[in-house]
Amino acid sequence: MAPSKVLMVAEKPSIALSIATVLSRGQMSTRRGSTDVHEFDGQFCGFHAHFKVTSVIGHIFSVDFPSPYQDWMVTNPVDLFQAPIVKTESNPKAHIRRHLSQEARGCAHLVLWLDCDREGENICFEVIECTGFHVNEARRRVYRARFSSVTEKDILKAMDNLVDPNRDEASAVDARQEIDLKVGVAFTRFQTSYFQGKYGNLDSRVISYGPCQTPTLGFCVQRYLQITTFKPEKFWVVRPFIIQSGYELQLEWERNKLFDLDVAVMFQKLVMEDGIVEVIDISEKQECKSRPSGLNTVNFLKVASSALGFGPQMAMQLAERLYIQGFISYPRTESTAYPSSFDFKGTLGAQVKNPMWGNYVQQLLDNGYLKPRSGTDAGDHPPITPMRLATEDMLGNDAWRMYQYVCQHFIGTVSPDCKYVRTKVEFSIGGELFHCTGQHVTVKGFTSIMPWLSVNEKNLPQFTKGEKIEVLKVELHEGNTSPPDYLSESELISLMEKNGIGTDASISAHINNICERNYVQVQAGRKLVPTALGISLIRGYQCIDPDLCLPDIRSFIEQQITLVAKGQADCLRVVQHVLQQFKQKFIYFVRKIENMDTLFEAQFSPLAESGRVLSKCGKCLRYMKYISTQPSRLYCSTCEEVYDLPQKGTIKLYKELTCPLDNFELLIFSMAGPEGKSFPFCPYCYNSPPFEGIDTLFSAVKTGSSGKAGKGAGMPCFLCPHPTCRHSLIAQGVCACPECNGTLVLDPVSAPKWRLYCNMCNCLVFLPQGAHRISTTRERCPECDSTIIEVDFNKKSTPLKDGATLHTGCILCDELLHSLVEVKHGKSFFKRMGARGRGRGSGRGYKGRGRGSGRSDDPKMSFRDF
DNA sequence: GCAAGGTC
Repeated sequence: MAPSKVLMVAEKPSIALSIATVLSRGQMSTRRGSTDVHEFDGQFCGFHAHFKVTSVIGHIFSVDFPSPYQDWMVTNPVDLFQAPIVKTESNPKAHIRRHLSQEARGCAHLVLWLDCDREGENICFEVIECTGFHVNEARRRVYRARFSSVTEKDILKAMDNLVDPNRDEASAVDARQEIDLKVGVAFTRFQTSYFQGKYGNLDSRVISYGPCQTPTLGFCVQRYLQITTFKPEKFWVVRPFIIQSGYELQLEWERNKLFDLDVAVMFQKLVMEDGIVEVIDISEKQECKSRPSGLNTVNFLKVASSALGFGPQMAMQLAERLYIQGFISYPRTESTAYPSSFDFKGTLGAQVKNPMWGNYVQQLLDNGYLKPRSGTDAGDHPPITPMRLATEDMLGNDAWRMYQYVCQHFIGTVSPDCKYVRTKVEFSIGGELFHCTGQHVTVKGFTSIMPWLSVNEKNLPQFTKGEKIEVLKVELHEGNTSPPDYLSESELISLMEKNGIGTDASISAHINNICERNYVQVQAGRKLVPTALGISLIRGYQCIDPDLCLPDIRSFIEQQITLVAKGQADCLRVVQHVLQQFKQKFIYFVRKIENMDTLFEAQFSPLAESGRVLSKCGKCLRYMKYISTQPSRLYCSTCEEVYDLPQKGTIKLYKELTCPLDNFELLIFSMAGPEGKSFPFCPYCYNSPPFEGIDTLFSAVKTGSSGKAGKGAGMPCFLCPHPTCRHSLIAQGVCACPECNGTLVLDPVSAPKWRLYCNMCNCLVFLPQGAHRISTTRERCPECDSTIIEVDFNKKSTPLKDGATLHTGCILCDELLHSLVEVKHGKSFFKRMGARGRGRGSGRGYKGRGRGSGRSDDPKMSFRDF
């Protein structure tokens, strides 16, 4: 009998790999696909079976409105509360649905290895849908593996204890998705349309609302209001001084401070008149400062912001990179407790060669390290720990500092606690009580690896009980109470965690959101200062319906969907009930919007005076206004600059890309009429052509005689040269200039015509036209060492089909100009043709050169002859 | 153009 086939699906490729490695004891074969598939034979429920382990990449689907509801103009936001919703593939290009459906064919069993939280349970059902399995089918069964860590022990235990997936928990997530979508989009569309239609200088394209982002902003504004409404009060402190063993010592008052001057003066007089200090008690206490527990995401983000100066977004990006490169463990975790099976010895052992803390680690290994303090085990991933040794050279400064902290924190968790003795000496002067304290560290413990947490040594001179000392002087210190500082990012993260706003994976996104929308600005010390827009919004909610910006709004939704998760309420009814409440709030909000508008009126100027905000200025990074009255222009009110625009057409923002030369946001111009041509351009370059030869293009565009849109010619990624960047189809279209080693970037103003220019020496390079895709290869030209690019003329097939042709060559020197790649069996190989050397430096003539220098071998393949 | 949640 043929072995039955078992399909196993994990939440991400790395977990699929771990599961397959454990279950096959490393004896599996791997097939590349949308996500890799690991195959092996083994036993399943007592039978011989063939296993396939693959994964999704997070959620397969996300919810949205069907297309008729996508149009802001035709849909009334209030109707969104009853609108249908559709699930679409989150990342259609990854083809996860197709992948799962194909892999499930012929499988008799499906085992779900998604993360064991609500989101994971929800993804289980997304997987079930894609595979065509059914939960209660007897013939093809669905199993759920429950595991709290991806360790051999847990994986094997989960395999022996397979359960059913939990529909209720999954439904709770469906409920949350629908509520978040409808509430967020309805409020956002209404606010945006209302205020953008009224004011011209709102510094954000979208005036968004969301049950996480709005309370997050609320925290920042609340602190701002505390500061602005703060009334300082004067206070007074009696400060006696004595000299003991040659040291001058200031004594602390038991009453701390008084707010009444007369009373304070009375005490000062009393103390001065007595003039003798009596030591009434000396006590010593052993104090212990505990070593940290394991590092979870929230604490990691707090340290990154407060100690390393990295914002949450940046910190997560760095952590993500360290994780992918294998330097640290998975950075998104709630847990501060380690699994019992955690390999502390191995993890420490990996650090003994580190020049900074290697010796310390060796001592820990020799003398015995401690088990970390018990933290909380959220059952997701272990705390963030170093996985392998790194040096600064391997990582670069920023990532290195991050890595360094992760290492020091981990070593700290297995180090002894810090112990110190606290001495308190109490004094009496004329019956008034004072004291002073000293600290002496006996065991440094973990503070020697985390020196910033050290206990300050404070020595006290010797005193004996009953001793009498003369008072040197008595000061009356006058102080003012001071307002709190603006909310720091780190404090905000704590508040969000405490109030259940966002998750370890999404907290950074929410903070980033309110910064990007210009509701707050990050200032020195990573303090969050709300802008006029942010303040007006929150104050507006506060006077119309404070619930809208309180953190309870999130906990209310959470509490409602928890009823669904526990099976105590019907999903549909909960969603209806919650949406009904929000709809009432929405209707009331719309009716009372004038209350919020009063605040906007005081801050912003009417549309008529100022035009409409369109795109960001590259100089001041504030929004510029589009003046639609003829001739239409862009105006930056901060820089007081006007930029001309192409006329007689529509101008829109182009994919929120910025020009690499000057940081101005790119725009797209479309000529009037249904067949109107369009082209993207940079408003700054359009007014100040950055290089020779570009005028011709502009004059053609300006007179309307050209301006062809290159269909399929996507714009390059101007944001980064990273090969996996998905900002556009030809994200890789960046190579090095051999003249000056600068970066060659696809010319933003010539998207229809493929050209590269160097933003350092301004040289211009022409590319073959009619290409479907242009990308860089890893090959370097042996002549001039510039990057070899690859030009794909095959419009239809990605990946390339057999027989399709690619053209590769160095665009800068003639050496490999006519290299050819043929695609066979999905793999490409190079076939060099006609390599005739001209030597390095011979490529210098390309600047501004266009036609005429092509080769005769194959005109289509010449990069210059077009 | 919009939310929040996974993950890359």
